[in-house]
Amino acid sequence: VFVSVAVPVPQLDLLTYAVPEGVRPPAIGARVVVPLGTRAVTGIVVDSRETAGPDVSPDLIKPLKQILDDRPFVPSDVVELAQWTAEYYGAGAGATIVAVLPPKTRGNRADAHKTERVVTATPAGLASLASAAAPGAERKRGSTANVALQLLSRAPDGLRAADLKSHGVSAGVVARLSKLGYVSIARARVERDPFAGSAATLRTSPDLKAGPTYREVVGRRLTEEQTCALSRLRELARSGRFHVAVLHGVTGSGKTEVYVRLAADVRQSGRQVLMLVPEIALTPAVATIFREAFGDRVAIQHSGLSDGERHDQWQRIRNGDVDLVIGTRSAVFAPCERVGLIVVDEEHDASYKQEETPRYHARDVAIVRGQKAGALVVLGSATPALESYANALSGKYDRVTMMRRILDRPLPAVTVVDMRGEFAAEGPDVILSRRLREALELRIERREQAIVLLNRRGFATAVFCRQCAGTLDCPNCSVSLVVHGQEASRRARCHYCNFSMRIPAACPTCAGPYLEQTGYGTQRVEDEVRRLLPAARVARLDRDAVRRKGSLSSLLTRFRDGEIDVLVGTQMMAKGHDFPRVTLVGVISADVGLGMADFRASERTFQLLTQVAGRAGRGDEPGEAVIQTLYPEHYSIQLACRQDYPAFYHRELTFRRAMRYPPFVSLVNITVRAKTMSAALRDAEAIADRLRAADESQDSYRVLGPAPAALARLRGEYRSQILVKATKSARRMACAQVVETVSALPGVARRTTVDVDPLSVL
DNA sequence: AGCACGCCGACT
DNA sequence: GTCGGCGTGCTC
Repeated sequence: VFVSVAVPVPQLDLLTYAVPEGVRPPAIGARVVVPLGTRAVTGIVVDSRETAGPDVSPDLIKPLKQILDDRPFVPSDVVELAQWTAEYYGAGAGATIVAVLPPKTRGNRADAHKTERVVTATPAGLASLASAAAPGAERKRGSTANVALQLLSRAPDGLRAADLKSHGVSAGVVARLSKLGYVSIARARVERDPFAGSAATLRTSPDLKAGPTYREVVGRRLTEEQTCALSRLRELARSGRFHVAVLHGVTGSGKTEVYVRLAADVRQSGRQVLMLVPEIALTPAVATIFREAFGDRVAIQHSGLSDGERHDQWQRIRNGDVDLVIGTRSAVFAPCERVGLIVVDEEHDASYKQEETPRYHARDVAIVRGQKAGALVVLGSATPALESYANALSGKYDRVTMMRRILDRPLPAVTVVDMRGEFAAEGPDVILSRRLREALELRIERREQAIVLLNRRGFATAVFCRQCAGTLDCPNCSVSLVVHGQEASRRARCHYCNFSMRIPAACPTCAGPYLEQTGYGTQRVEDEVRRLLPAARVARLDRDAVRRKGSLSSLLTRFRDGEIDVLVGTQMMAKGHDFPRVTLVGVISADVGLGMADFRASERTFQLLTQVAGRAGRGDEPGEAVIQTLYPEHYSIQLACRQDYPAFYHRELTFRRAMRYPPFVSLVNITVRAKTMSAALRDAEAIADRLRAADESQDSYRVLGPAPAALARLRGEYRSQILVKATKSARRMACAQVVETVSALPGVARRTTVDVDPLSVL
């Protein structure tokens, strides 16, 4: 008997092993220890059959070393789901099984977004550095390893592996040093820098008193719309068959109340509930309500848990000790065996897409899981993703709408301020318009609260030289440095590799003395609000503030308790919070993001504006929003102001159809990294040529590029890009073709990432 | 991801 | 020659 085993090695696909004579074959989903090259690893059995199959030559096959479980460790339907994920996203079984297994079995590897490897020099390492500095040891001096030790000797708290990489120290070098005992590697919860609020990473416990309690929620009578929605969803859930429903409910319409009651109903019927949220720390109210409703029959997965705690939660779920799992995207693989309902809350949120291999979208995996389990999948949002809404309109999904707020509270009144007029009247340096200033003053006077959004971190966007017109750029990445920090300690920082430097007195290029800081971010706005409203208590909520203060939850609690009057921040503030005393939302530069060439720029802007405006007027007092922009006529701004989702949907769909973008085509984005741009382009060209040749007659997909990527250099590497556009029916074939083509080019494969259904093509 | 192999420049 | 660094290929 032969078994296919998924081993936790990213690059590897399924491997075939022989079950020794007289040994009972392991169950699908069981853990087995197998030989792999010179080492032994623990893998998961995915398939079992009598013959080895033609794809592997018999003399390669080795026997299993050990069978660890006599029943499935990973439930068989989760094994199946993992295989689907690997296939769909072209990720390889190895990379995918790593995402599915609990952290302990992944070999000390927690959710990679939340922790990072921190490298510290050991005494032995420092000693070797000293001896290397002595005469006669020249050889080592310029080596990468030596550079690494030099850097580490100046960083007693250690450096992140990613930081070392940006100085040209690869993971391999670090591994070697670690083996020599010169450095130690630890996993620490350190903020990873790239990709702004999308994957907001916070380590707060979700049990703060935010939002209404369970008693309040369940004690409240549902509105007519809620009752309607609930009964429709109940009906779908009770059918015991697979359904997807888009729950389109405006901000404040009470979607959570519907989820809780629906979940309770499903639990009653003996099936389990999977509740996916974008980020638990950002939606503490939802987590609290479910915990109160389900008591100890709920498992909460959040980034504040240690590996051990996560592992315990995983075991509890696997043992069937919980009825409801609430967690972020990886919870879609929770080892439940009788799922009856999967809720994807804020389904449009970008954090459902994993931005590293396997690059899956948890909403889409959830739908497949629901299909396999015969479960109801509810996609909830005030601003559904275009793809989801299209499926709802076509009848593929059910559509359930809630267009009114609870207690018939009005949606906020929205005003647009054209900043071109404002500049003409007030000068070019104005940040807060007269309209917004007045509105803020009024809130302070009335002791109400306000939120001010600017989706851009830092103090100034760039350091600009008036003499040579150059900017201060990152030495490792093709971006300009962003100014951060308080006046005395202000530094220029790269948002991608974390490089930072003191701001020089003269231009490093032309030595000109006229360096100017241009553009502004949340830090500058915070200062400005303080200056204009001396009586107001002002705080800032963005990734930097949360990192420094160490805790998002305390900030949110203080705001909720009324200890803060004005909260300035990035899109972090826009996610599902319920702040009843907020009656004003101001948006500075609503067009941040519209300037990007990405095909989703309009959709993102519309979603962000609608969501943030929705933070206002959730209590007894009505809310208002003031949106400042340079493009007041842009449709995503106009329609967000009118909170007219259907109109936006139709408008945007027209654009997507004309430009051949999703949901009309499927995209596959291929990025190739290399030491020089010409090498990156050359390798990408090889891939593109093969792809084009493979398609010659059918015309079922188009290959665009290669071209230098929008971020042409990142962490010292050059990047080129190919975009494949496939018709819906050719998607599968095109993906397979891409995977095959890339893996046929050995050296290149390692430096290539394939992103199926990318959220962004930049 | 690891780990072995093999090439290459710098040294006794 | 020998040593260590670093790029490349392979893992059933």
